[in-house]
Amino acid sequence: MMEASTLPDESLLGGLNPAQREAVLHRDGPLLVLAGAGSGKTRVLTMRIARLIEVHGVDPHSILAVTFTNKAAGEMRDRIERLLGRPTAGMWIGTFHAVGARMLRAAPRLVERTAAFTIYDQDDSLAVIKRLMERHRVSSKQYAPRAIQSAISDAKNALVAPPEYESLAMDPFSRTVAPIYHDLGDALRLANAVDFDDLLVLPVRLLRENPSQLASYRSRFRYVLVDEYQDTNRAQYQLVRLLAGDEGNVCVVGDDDQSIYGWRGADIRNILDFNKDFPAASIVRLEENYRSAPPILDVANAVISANTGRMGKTLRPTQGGSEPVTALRALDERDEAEWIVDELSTRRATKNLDLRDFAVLYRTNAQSRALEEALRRHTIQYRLVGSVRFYDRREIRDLMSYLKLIANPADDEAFRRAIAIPKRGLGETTLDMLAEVARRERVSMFAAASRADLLEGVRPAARVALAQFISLIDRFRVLAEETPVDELLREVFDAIKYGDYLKAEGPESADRLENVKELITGAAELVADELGEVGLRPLDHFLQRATLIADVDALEADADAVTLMTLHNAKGLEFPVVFISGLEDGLFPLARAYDDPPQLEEERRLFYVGITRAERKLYLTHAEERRRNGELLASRPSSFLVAIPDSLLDKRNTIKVRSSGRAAMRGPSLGWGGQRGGRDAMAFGSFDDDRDPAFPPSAAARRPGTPVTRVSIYPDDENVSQDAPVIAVGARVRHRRFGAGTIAELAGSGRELKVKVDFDDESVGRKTLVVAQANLEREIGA
DNA sequence: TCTATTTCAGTTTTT
DNA sequence: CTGAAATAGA
Repeated sequence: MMEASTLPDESLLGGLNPAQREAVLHRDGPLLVLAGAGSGKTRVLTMRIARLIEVHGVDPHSILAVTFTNKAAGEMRDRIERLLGRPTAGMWIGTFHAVGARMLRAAPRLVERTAAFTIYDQDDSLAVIKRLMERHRVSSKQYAPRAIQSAISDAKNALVAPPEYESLAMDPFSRTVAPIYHDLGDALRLANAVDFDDLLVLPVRLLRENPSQLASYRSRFRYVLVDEYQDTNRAQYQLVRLLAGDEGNVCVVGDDDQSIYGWRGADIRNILDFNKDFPAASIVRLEENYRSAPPILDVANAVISANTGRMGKTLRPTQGGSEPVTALRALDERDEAEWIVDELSTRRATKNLDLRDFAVLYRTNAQSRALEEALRRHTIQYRLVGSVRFYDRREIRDLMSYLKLIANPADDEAFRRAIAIPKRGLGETTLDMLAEVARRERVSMFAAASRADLLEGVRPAARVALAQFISLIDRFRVLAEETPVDELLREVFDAIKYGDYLKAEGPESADRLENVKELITGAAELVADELGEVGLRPLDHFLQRATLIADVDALEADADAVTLMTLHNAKGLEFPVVFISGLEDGLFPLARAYDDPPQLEEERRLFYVGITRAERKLYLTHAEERRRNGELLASRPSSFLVAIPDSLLDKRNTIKVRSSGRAAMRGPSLGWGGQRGGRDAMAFGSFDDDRDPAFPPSAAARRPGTPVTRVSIYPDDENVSQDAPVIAVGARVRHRRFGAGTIAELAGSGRELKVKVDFDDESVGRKTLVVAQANLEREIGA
C-alpha cells in the first residue's frame, strides 16, 4: 500500500477495500489471495491484470491467466478490456485444459502428435478402454469399464505414468488396470488423439523433457494468475510450478472452504501448502462479503465451521437485509418441486423479480426431473444446465464424428461412428477385421481401409462400401481446406442424407433436426466472433471448443428463465434467490460420504458453496420420501440441515405435510419439532415418534436409503396389465423359457419377492425365481 | 448385417 | 426407471 501514493494512476483502484487494494497492488513475487465467497475476487483479478498492463507497462503477451470455466475466461477478458478501453491481444486466458491444448498445438511433435490432433471426451476414451479390455480378456463384469477409466484418470492426474503405475500395482484390480493404462497411451498416440487428462499431463511432460520449451514459456509468461486454486490437481499444480519457477510472479486466488473437486484429483493441500511451496509468498485474506444478506452468511458460517483443517475465515457482511433463511419440509419430490415453483411465482410477483433471478440447485442431476415437470406445469421458462450436454446428443455426435474424421483421419473413434451412420452394410465383422489389420500394421483404421492390399479377407460388397466411404471423406478433406465449418457441416449433412436418416426414426426426429440446425448456426457464429486461434485451422478450433466447452459455458445471461443446475455447476455464480433442494441424508450428503470424514467435509463445502450463491433469499428444502431409481426411499433431513441452529431458520411445511396428519400431532403448525424448546436440535430427527399411531410405522424411522416395502410389486393396481400373474401359492403362471407351472412357495417381499414354481415340464422341475426379474405371465386361460 | 426384444446393471459431482 | 449389452430372429 505504500506504493499506492507513488503510482501515477489511482483510477484502477476505485472502490476497493484495503485487503483488495493490497492484492491488486502487490507487484512481484508469489501471492496467495484467500478469497471468501462473494468477496470480490474477480474484481481483484481483473483490476490487477488491468493495472499490470496500464500502470506497469506489462505486455499482455507476458500474462497467463487460468480460470475455471471458459465462460469465466471470456468474462474476465471482457472486463479487463472494458477497464483498459482496448483489446488485450496476446494475453493467454482460459481453462487449464484450453491452455494445455494450446501448448500442445504449438509443439505437437514433442508429444508425438500432429497439430490436428483430436481431443477425446470421456465417451470416446471409454470406448477405447472397453476395446482394450476385450483385447486383454478383462470382462466388463469383473471390473466396470468406468472404474478402470477412473483409475487411469486418477493416475494421470497424479502424474503417475504407466511404468510407475505398473510397478506400484499390487492388488488384482491395479494389476488389471496397468496393461490397459499402458496400451491406452499407444492407442491414443496412434489415433493422433489426446484425452482430457492428457491436456494437463502432456504439457507437464513437454516442459520437463524440453528445457528450451520451459525456458521460452518462463521468459514469456512473466505473470501467471490462477483462479479457483483450491480445485487444482497434481498435474495442474505442477504446470503452474513449472511455468512460474520458484521465484515467479504467480498469483493464485482461491478459497479452501470451496474445494469441491477432490473426487477429480483436486488436492486441497495445493492451497493449504502454498506458502511452503513459495516461501516468499505474501498472503492476503478477503473476508468482506459483498454478495449475501446477513442471515444467509450466518447460516454459511455456521455450516462451514463444522469442518476441520481449514485455514479459517469468517465472512463479514457488507450488505443489508434481514429476511431469514427458510427451511422447508415436503412430502415427496413432487410436493417439494410444486412448493418451490409456487413460492417462486409468488415471490416473483410480489418482489417484482425476473425469472433469471432464481436458481434451484441440487446434488444430483436426476433431481432435475421433478422440478422440470413442475415448472412445465406452471409454464415457467427454465434453463437446465448439465444433464444432457448439447454435444453429447446422438445427432450431434453423429455429425461431429464426420468433422473429426475429416480433421484427423487417424481418429479411430470418429471413424467407427461415422462409418456406422448411416448404415452402409458394414457391420461388426468388417470393422473388427479392419481394426485388427490396422493394429497389426500400426496404422489407423482409415489408412487400413484405404489400402486394397490389406483388405483381402473382406467381402467384395463390403470392400466397395469401404471404398465409397473413403472417397467421401477424402472429398470432404479437400473441401474443408477452403470451406467455413458451417458450410462444411451442411455439405456433410446433405451428402449422407442425414435428414432422411433422422426422419426414418419417427416423430421425435423433429427435435433432433432442430439441434442439428443449432449446431450449424453455432458453427457459423463461432467463426464469426473468433477468428480462431493462431496457427489453428478453423475446423480444429471448432472441434476443440466443442469438446472443451462446459455446461455452464452455454448459459446465456440474457435469457429470462429460472436456472436449474447441480451445486457443482453453480460454483462462481450468484443469484438473488436460491433454492437448495433435496437436503436429505443419503442424498446430500451422499450416503457414501457417511463413514469417510474427508468426503463428508467435501460435501459440507459443497453445501457452503450453494448457500453462498444467494444474495437476498435462501431456501433449503427436503422431502420425507423420494423416488430414486424407481424406488421410493424414506428420508430424514440432512445432518447438515439439522446442524444449523434453529434460531437461524424459518421452518415451514408444505400443505401436504400438514394435512397428511403428521403435523397435527405436533403442536404449533409451523414447528417441526412440536414440543417446544430444549429438543430443537433434535427436531428434524424426532418427527416420527409423535405421529398418529394409526399411521403405519414411519418409513423414515428406518435407516436412510432403505426402500419402503411395497405391498405389491406393481406400483398401482389400475395399471397392472392383463398379463400380470397372480402371485400366490397354487396360482398358475407362465415363464417364457420354462413354460407353465404352479407356484409352490413364496419367500421375501417387494423386489426381493421370490417364488418356487413347479413347472409342468418335468425336465424343468422346480425352480426358484425372483418375481421382479422373472417376467412371469398369467397362464393363458387360467 | 441389421433389428427387435429382452435382460441386466447401475445411479455423484465434470474439464 | 433408464440405458447398455446380449441375444434371437429376419
